[in-house]
Amino acid sequence: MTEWLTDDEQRDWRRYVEMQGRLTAQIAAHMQAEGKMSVPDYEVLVHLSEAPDGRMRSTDLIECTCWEKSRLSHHLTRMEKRGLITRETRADDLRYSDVVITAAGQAAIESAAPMHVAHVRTWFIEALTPAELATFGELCEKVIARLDEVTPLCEEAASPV
Amino acid sequence: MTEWLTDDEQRDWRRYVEMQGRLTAQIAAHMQAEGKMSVPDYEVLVHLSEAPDGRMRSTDLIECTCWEKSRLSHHLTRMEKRGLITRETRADDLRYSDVVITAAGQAAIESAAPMHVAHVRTWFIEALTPAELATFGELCEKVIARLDEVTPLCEEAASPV
DNA sequence: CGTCACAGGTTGATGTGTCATCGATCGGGA
DNA sequence: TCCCGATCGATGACACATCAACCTGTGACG
Repeated sequence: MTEWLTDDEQRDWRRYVEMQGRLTAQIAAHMQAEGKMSVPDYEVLVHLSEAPDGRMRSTDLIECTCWEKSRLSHHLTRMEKRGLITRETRADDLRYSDVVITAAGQAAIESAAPMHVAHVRTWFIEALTPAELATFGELCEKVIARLDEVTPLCEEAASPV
Repeated sequence: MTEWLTDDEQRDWRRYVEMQGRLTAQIAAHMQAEGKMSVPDYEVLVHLSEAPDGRMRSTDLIECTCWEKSRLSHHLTRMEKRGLITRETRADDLRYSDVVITAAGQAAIESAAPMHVAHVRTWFIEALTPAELATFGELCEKVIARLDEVTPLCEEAASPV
Protein backbone atom coordinates (compact mmCIF):
# COMPACT_ATOMS: atom_id res chain seq x y z
CA MET A 1 0.00 0.00 0.00
CA THR A 2 2.30 2.71 1.24
CA GLU A 3 5.51 3.21 -0.58
CA TRP A 4 7.67 3.88 2.42
CA LEU A 5 7.87 2.56 5.99
CA THR A 6 6.63 4.38 9.03
CA ASP A 7 9.23 5.55 11.52
CA ASP A 8 8.36 2.73 13.87
CA GLU A 9 8.53 0.13 11.16
CA GLN A 10 11.83 1.43 9.96
CA ARG A 11 13.26 1.53 13.44
CA ASP A 12 12.33 -2.09 14.12
CA TRP A 13 13.51 -3.30 10.75
CA ARG A 14 16.86 -1.62 11.21
CA ARG A 15 17.24 -3.08 14.65
CA TYR A 16 16.67 -6.51 13.25
CA VAL A 17 19.16 -5.95 10.46
CA GLU A 18 21.79 -4.71 12.86
CA MET A 19 21.24 -7.55 15.26
CA GLN A 20 21.40 -10.23 12.63
CA GLY A 21 24.48 -8.79 11.00
CA ARG A 22 26.41 -8.49 14.22
CA LEU A 23 25.31 -11.79 15.67
CA THR A 24 26.18 -13.63 12.49
CA ALA A 25 29.56 -11.95 12.24
CA GLN A 26 30.35 -12.56 15.87
CA ILE A 27 29.59 -16.25 15.71
CA ALA A 28 31.34 -16.77 12.38
CA ALA A 29 34.49 -15.01 13.53
CA HIS A 30 34.76 -17.01 16.72
CA MET A 31 33.97 -20.29 15.02
CA GLN A 32 36.78 -19.60 12.60
CA ALA A 33 39.27 -18.42 15.19
CA GLU A 34 38.67 -20.97 17.90
CA GLY A 35 37.12 -23.89 16.11
CA LYS A 36 39.23 -23.74 12.97
CA MET A 37 36.22 -24.15 10.76
CA SER A 38 33.56 -22.08 9.04
CA VAL A 39 29.89 -22.05 9.90
CA PRO A 40 29.00 -23.97 6.73
CA ASP A 41 31.61 -26.60 7.60
CA TYR A 42 30.03 -26.90 11.00
CA GLU A 43 26.58 -27.30 9.56
CA VAL A 44 27.60 -30.12 7.26
CA LEU A 45 29.54 -31.91 9.97
CA VAL A 46 26.68 -31.67 12.45
CA HIS A 47 24.34 -33.43 10.06
CA LEU A 48 26.90 -36.06 9.13
CA SER A 49 27.89 -36.79 12.69
CA GLU A 50 24.25 -37.33 13.63
CA ALA A 51 23.61 -39.71 10.77
CA PRO A 52 24.09 -43.47 11.15
CA ASP A 53 27.66 -44.43 10.21
CA GLY A 54 28.45 -40.73 9.72
CA ARG A 55 27.27 -41.13 6.17
CA MET A 56 24.61 -39.43 4.07
CA ARG A 57 23.67 -39.02 0.45
CA SER A 58 24.29 -35.60 -1.02
CA THR A 59 20.61 -35.30 -1.75
CA ASP A 60 19.74 -35.71 1.90
CA LEU A 61 22.31 -33.12 2.89
CA ILE A 62 20.64 -30.70 0.53
CA GLU A 63 17.38 -31.45 2.25
CA CYS A 64 18.86 -30.82 5.71
CA THR A 65 20.74 -27.68 4.88
CA CYS A 66 18.40 -26.10 2.32
CA TRP A 67 21.44 -25.28 0.18
CA GLU A 68 21.64 -25.27 -3.58
CA LYS A 69 23.15 -28.40 -4.96
CA SER A 70 26.03 -26.58 -6.58
CA ARG A 71 26.85 -24.87 -3.33
CA LEU A 72 26.90 -28.18 -1.58
CA SER A 73 29.05 -29.72 -4.27
CA HIS A 74 31.59 -26.92 -4.17
CA HIS A 75 31.65 -26.94 -0.42
CA LEU A 76 32.12 -30.69 -0.19
CA THR A 77 35.03 -30.40 -2.61
CA ARG A 78 36.71 -27.94 -0.29
CA MET A 79 35.96 -29.99 2.81
CA GLU A 80 37.31 -33.07 1.12
CA LYS A 81 40.51 -31.17 0.38
CA ARG A 82 40.77 -30.30 4.07
CA GLY A 83 40.27 -33.90 5.06
CA LEU A 84 36.98 -33.44 6.90
CA ILE A 85 34.92 -35.71 4.67
CA THR A 86 35.26 -38.15 1.80
CA ARG A 87 32.92 -38.98 -1.07
CA GLU A 88 31.99 -42.46 -2.21
CA THR A 89 29.91 -43.32 -5.24
CA ARG A 90 27.19 -45.77 -4.34
CA ALA A 91 27.34 -49.21 -5.88
CA ASP A 92 23.56 -49.62 -6.11
CA ASP A 93 22.87 -46.43 -8.07
CA LEU A 94 25.78 -44.74 -9.76
CA ARG A 95 24.04 -41.38 -9.86
CA TYR A 96 24.10 -41.09 -6.10
CA SER A 97 27.10 -40.55 -3.94
CA ASP A 98 27.61 -40.83 -0.22
CA VAL A 99 29.33 -38.23 1.87
CA VAL A 100 31.23 -39.73 4.78
CA ILE A 101 32.69 -37.95 7.77
CA THR A 102 36.34 -38.75 8.45
CA ALA A 103 37.97 -39.26 11.83
CA ALA A 104 39.41 -35.78 11.53
CA GLY A 105 35.97 -34.41 10.78
CA GLN A 106 34.52 -36.21 13.76
CA ALA A 107 37.22 -34.82 16.01
CA ALA A 108 36.70 -31.32 14.65
CA ILE A 109 32.98 -31.31 15.22
CA GLU A 110 33.33 -32.72 18.71
CA SER A 111 35.67 -29.98 19.74
CA ALA A 112 33.71 -27.22 18.04
CA ALA A 113 30.21 -28.09 19.18
CA PRO A 114 30.45 -27.11 22.85
CA MET A 115 32.14 -23.88 21.87
CA HIS A 116 29.43 -23.02 19.41
CA VAL A 117 26.74 -23.75 21.96
CA ALA A 118 28.49 -21.52 24.45
CA HIS A 119 28.51 -18.68 21.95
CA VAL A 120 24.85 -19.03 21.12
CA ARG A 121 24.14 -19.02 24.81
CA THR A 122 26.29 -16.01 25.56
CA TRP A 123 25.28 -13.72 22.75
CA PHE A 124 21.72 -14.70 22.16
CA ILE A 125 19.99 -16.83 24.73
CA GLU A 126 21.31 -15.04 27.78
CA ALA A 127 20.35 -11.69 26.29
CA LEU A 128 16.71 -12.60 26.85
CA THR A 129 14.64 -14.07 29.64
CA PRO A 130 13.14 -17.50 28.97
CA ALA A 131 9.75 -15.89 28.38
CA GLU A 132 11.22 -13.37 25.98
CA LEU A 133 13.06 -16.08 24.14
CA ALA A 134 9.83 -18.01 23.72
CA THR A 135 8.12 -14.89 22.41
CA PHE A 136 10.97 -14.26 20.04
CA GLY A 137 10.76 -17.80 18.75
CA GLU A 138 7.05 -17.46 18.12
CA LEU A 139 7.52 -14.26 16.20
CA CYS A 140 10.20 -15.90 14.07
CA GLU A 141 7.76 -18.69 13.43
CA LYS A 142 5.19 -16.20 12.18
CA VAL A 143 7.68 -14.73 9.75
CA ILE A 144 8.57 -18.22 8.56
CA ALA A 145 4.89 -18.95 8.06
CA ARG A 146 4.64 -15.80 6.02
CA LEU A 147 7.56 -16.87 3.86
CA ASP A 148 6.01 -20.30 3.37
CA GLU A 149 2.79 -18.71 2.31
CA VAL A 150 4.22 -16.08 0.02
CA THR A 151 7.12 -17.80 -1.68
CA PRO A 152 5.13 -20.01 -4.07
CA LEU A 153 3.05 -17.03 -5.14
CA CYS A 154 6.17 -15.10 -6.01
CA GLU A 155 7.56 -17.96 -8.00
CA GLU A 156 4.45 -17.99 -10.13
CA ALA A 157 4.30 -14.25 -10.45
CA ALA A 158 7.88 -14.05 -11.63
CA SER A 159 7.76 -16.60 -14.44
CA PRO A 160 4.75 -15.94 -16.71
CA VAL A 161 4.70 -13.68 -19.78
CA MET B 1 27.08 -23.34 32.58
CA THR B 2 25.40 -26.18 30.76
CA GLU B 3 27.16 -27.58 27.77
CA TRP B 4 24.11 -28.03 25.62
CA LEU B 5 20.86 -26.16 25.01
CA THR B 6 17.50 -27.13 26.43
CA ASP B 7 14.90 -28.27 23.93
CA ASP B 8 13.13 -24.95 24.15
CA GLU B 9 16.29 -22.97 23.65
CA GLN B 10 17.28 -25.08 20.72
CA ARG B 11 13.87 -24.80 19.14
CA ASP B 12 13.87 -21.02 19.37
CA TRP B 13 17.44 -20.68 18.17
CA ARG B 14 16.73 -22.86 15.16
CA ARG B 15 13.62 -20.89 14.36
CA TYR B 16 15.65 -17.73 14.36
CA VAL B 17 18.34 -19.25 12.17
CA GLU B 18 15.79 -20.52 9.70
CA MET B 19 13.97 -17.23 9.57
CA GLN B 20 17.05 -15.15 9.08
CA GLY B 21 18.45 -17.42 6.40
CA ARG B 22 15.27 -17.51 4.40
CA LEU B 23 14.43 -13.86 4.78
CA THR B 24 17.91 -12.81 3.73
CA ALA B 25 17.90 -15.14 0.76
CA GLN B 26 14.44 -14.06 -0.31
CA ILE B 27 15.29 -10.38 -0.26
CA ALA B 28 18.67 -10.80 -1.94
CA ALA B 29 17.24 -12.94 -4.72
CA HIS B 30 14.46 -10.52 -5.54
CA MET B 31 16.72 -7.50 -5.35
CA GLN B 32 18.95 -9.18 -7.90
CA ALA B 33 16.19 -10.40 -10.15
CA GLU B 34 13.94 -7.36 -10.19
CA GLY B 35 16.23 -4.52 -9.20
CA LYS B 36 19.26 -5.64 -11.17
CA MET B 37 21.55 -5.00 -8.24
CA SER B 38 22.93 -6.73 -5.19
CA VAL B 39 22.11 -5.84 -1.61
CA PRO B 40 25.59 -4.32 -1.08
CA ASP B 41 25.12 -2.20 -4.21
CA TYR B 42 21.84 -1.01 -2.79
CA GLU B 43 23.39 -0.12 0.52
CA VAL B 44 26.12 1.99 -1.04
CA LEU B 45 23.71 3.75 -3.37
CA VAL B 46 21.27 4.57 -0.58
CA HIS B 47 23.97 6.37 1.37
CA LEU B 48 25.29 8.20 -1.68
CA SER B 49 21.88 9.28 -2.87
CA GLU B 50 21.11 10.74 0.55
CA ALA B 51 24.37 12.69 0.72
CA PRO B 52 24.61 16.27 -0.58
CA ASP B 53 25.62 16.25 -4.26
CA GLY B 54 25.44 12.47 -4.23
CA ARG B 55 29.04 12.50 -3.09
CA MET B 56 30.88 11.08 -0.08
CA ARG B 57 34.40 10.28 1.00
CA SER B 58 35.27 6.60 1.16
CA THR B 59 36.01 6.98 4.83
CA ASP B 60 32.51 8.19 5.52
CA LEU B 61 31.05 5.32 3.56
CA ILE B 62 33.02 2.96 5.72
CA GLU B 63 31.52 4.68 8.73
CA CYS B 64 27.97 4.32 7.37
CA THR B 65 28.23 0.76 6.25
CA CYS B 66 30.55 -0.67 8.89
CA TRP B 67 32.47 -2.46 6.14
CA GLU B 68 36.17 -3.14 6.00
CA LYS B 69 38.02 -0.70 3.84
CA SER B 70 39.23 -3.37 1.46
CA ARG B 71 35.73 -4.67 1.04
CA LEU B 72 34.53 -1.20 0.19
CA SER B 73 37.37 -0.65 -2.23
CA HIS B 74 36.77 -3.90 -4.07
CA HIS B 75 33.07 -3.27 -4.19
CA LEU B 76 33.44 0.27 -5.47
CA THR B 77 35.68 -1.06 -8.21
CA ARG B 78 32.93 -3.39 -9.36
CA MET B 79 30.26 -0.71 -9.09
CA GLU B 80 32.42 1.66 -11.09
CA LYS B 81 32.74 -1.00 -13.77
CA ARG B 82 28.96 -1.27 -13.85
CA GLY B 83 28.63 2.50 -14.18
CA LEU B 84 26.81 3.08 -10.91
CA ILE B 85 29.44 5.34 -9.35
CA THR B 86 32.68 7.12 -10.16
CA ARG B 87 35.68 7.93 -8.02
CA GLU B 88 37.42 11.28 -7.85
CA THR B 89 40.60 12.06 -5.97
CA ARG B 90 40.16 15.18 -3.88
CA ALA B 91 42.22 18.19 -4.82
CA ASP B 92 42.67 19.42 -1.26
CA ASP B 93 44.09 16.20 0.17
CA LEU B 94 45.37 13.62 -2.23
CA ARG B 95 44.98 10.84 0.26
CA TYR B 96 41.22 11.12 0.22
CA SER B 97 38.91 10.26 -2.61
CA ASP B 98 35.28 11.03 -3.24
CA VAL B 99 32.76 8.52 -4.39
CA VAL B 100 30.09 10.04 -6.62
CA ILE B 101 26.81 8.51 -7.73
CA THR B 102 26.21 8.60 -11.48
CA ALA B 103 22.94 9.31 -13.24
CA ALA B 104 22.61 5.61 -13.88
CA GLY B 105 23.21 4.91 -10.22
CA GLN B 106 20.59 7.46 -9.26
CA ALA B 107 18.09 5.91 -11.62
CA ALA B 108 18.85 2.44 -10.32
CA ILE B 109 18.35 3.34 -6.69
CA GLU B 110 15.15 5.21 -7.42
CA SER B 111 13.63 2.22 -9.12
CA ALA B 112 14.91 -0.29 -6.59
CA ALA B 113 14.00 1.49 -3.38
CA PRO B 114 10.20 1.15 -3.51
CA MET B 115 10.59 -2.46 -4.50
CA HIS B 116 12.85 -3.18 -1.60
CA VAL B 117 10.48 -1.49 0.79
CA ALA B 118 7.62 -3.53 -0.58
CA HIS B 119 9.56 -6.72 0.04
CA VAL B 120 10.43 -5.82 3.60
CA ARG B 121 6.78 -5.03 4.11
CA THR B 122 5.49 -8.21 2.55
CA TRP B 123 7.81 -10.73 4.09
CA PHE B 124 8.54 -9.21 7.44
CA ILE B 125 6.39 -6.34 8.60
CA GLU B 126 3.09 -7.77 7.51
CA ALA B 127 3.90 -11.08 9.10
CA LEU B 128 3.46 -9.42 12.49
CA THR B 129 0.96 -7.10 14.10
CA PRO B 130 2.25 -3.62 15.00
CA ALA B 131 2.45 -4.62 18.64
CA GLU B 132 4.35 -7.76 17.79
CA LEU B 133 6.71 -5.83 15.57
CA ALA B 134 7.44 -3.44 18.41
CA THR B 135 8.10 -6.35 20.74
CA PHE B 136 10.36 -7.95 18.18
CA GLY B 137 12.29 -4.72 17.82
CA GLU B 138 12.79 -4.47 21.55
CA LEU B 139 14.06 -8.00 21.78
CA CYS B 140 16.52 -7.31 18.97
CA GLU B 141 17.63 -4.28 20.89
CA LYS B 142 18.33 -6.43 23.92
CA VAL B 143 20.48 -8.77 21.89
CA ILE B 144 22.33 -5.79 20.44
CA ALA B 145 22.90 -4.48 23.95
CA ARG B 146 24.29 -7.86 24.88
CA LEU B 147 26.68 -7.77 21.94
CA ASP B 148 27.77 -4.25 22.85
CA GLU B 149 28.46 -5.38 26.35
CA VAL B 150 30.23 -8.60 25.56
CA THR B 151 32.24 -7.79 22.46
CA PRO B 152 34.96 -5.67 24.10
CA LEU B 153 35.39 -8.33 26.76
CA CYS B 154 35.89 -10.96 24.10
CA GLU B 155 38.45 -8.90 22.29
CA GLU B 156 40.43 -8.70 25.50
CA ALA B 157 39.84 -12.28 26.39
CA ALA B 158 40.98 -13.48 23.00
CA SER B 159 44.30 -11.72 22.85
CA PRO B 160 46.23 -12.36 26.07
CA VAL B 161 48.37 -15.43 26.67
C1' DC C 1 64.50 21.08 6.27
C1' DG C 2 64.58 15.77 6.66
C1' DT C 3 62.43 11.68 8.16
C1' DC C 4 59.22 9.02 9.98
C1' DA C 5 54.89 7.15 11.83
C1' DC C 6 50.45 6.89 10.36
C1' DA C 7 46.12 7.03 7.95
C1' DG C 8 43.57 6.58 3.42
C1' DG C 9 43.14 3.69 -0.07
C1' DT C 10 44.47 -0.16 -3.41
C1' DT C 11 45.81 -4.77 -4.70
C1' DG C 12 46.37 -9.90 -4.83
C1' DA C 13 45.48 -14.35 -2.87
C1' DT C 14 42.26 -17.23 -1.13
C1' DG C 15 37.78 -19.04 0.34
C1' DT C 16 32.98 -18.82 -0.47
C1' DG C 17 28.11 -18.50 -2.94
C1' DT C 18 25.26 -18.37 -7.33
C1' DC C 19 23.97 -19.21 -11.96
C1' DA C 20 23.92 -21.72 -16.13
C1' DT C 21 25.20 -25.71 -18.16
C1' DC C 22 26.71 -30.20 -18.71
C1' DG C 23 27.57 -35.43 -18.51
C1' DA C 24 25.95 -39.57 -16.72
C1' DT C 25 22.58 -42.75 -15.04
C1' DC C 26 18.21 -44.66 -14.15
C1' DG C 27 13.29 -45.84 -15.17
C1' DG C 28 9.32 -46.00 -17.99
C1' DG C 29 6.91 -46.33 -22.24
C1' DA C 30 6.75 -47.21 -27.57
C1' DT D 1 15.07 -53.23 -27.04
C1' DC D 2 15.58 -48.51 -27.58
C1' DC D 3 14.77 -43.86 -26.70
C1' DC D 4 13.24 -40.07 -23.60
C1' DG D 5 12.63 -37.43 -19.78
C1' DA D 6 13.94 -36.76 -15.10
C1' DT D 7 17.38 -36.62 -11.56
C1' DC D 8 22.03 -36.59 -9.43
C1' DG D 9 26.00 -34.42 -9.18
C1' DA D 10 30.06 -31.79 -11.06
C1' DT D 11 32.08 -27.78 -13.37
C1' DG D 12 33.32 -23.05 -15.10
C1' DA D 13 32.50 -18.32 -14.87
C1' DC D 14 31.61 -14.78 -12.11
C1' DA D 15 30.24 -11.92 -7.76
C1' DC D 16 31.48 -11.29 -3.13
C1' DA D 17 34.22 -11.14 1.64
C1' DT D 18 38.47 -11.33 4.25
C1' DC D 19 43.27 -11.12 5.11
C1' DA D 20 47.75 -9.43 4.54
C1' DA D 21 50.73 -6.65 2.25
C1' DC D 22 51.58 -2.57 -0.01
C1' DC D 23 51.99 2.53 -1.87
C1' DT D 24 51.60 7.21 -0.92
C1' DG D 25 50.43 11.81 0.90
C1' DT D 26 50.33 14.34 5.35
C1' DG D 27 51.73 16.21 9.42
C1' DA D 28 54.49 16.11 13.58
C1' DC D 29 58.82 16.08 15.53
C1' DG D 30 63.81 16.27 15.53
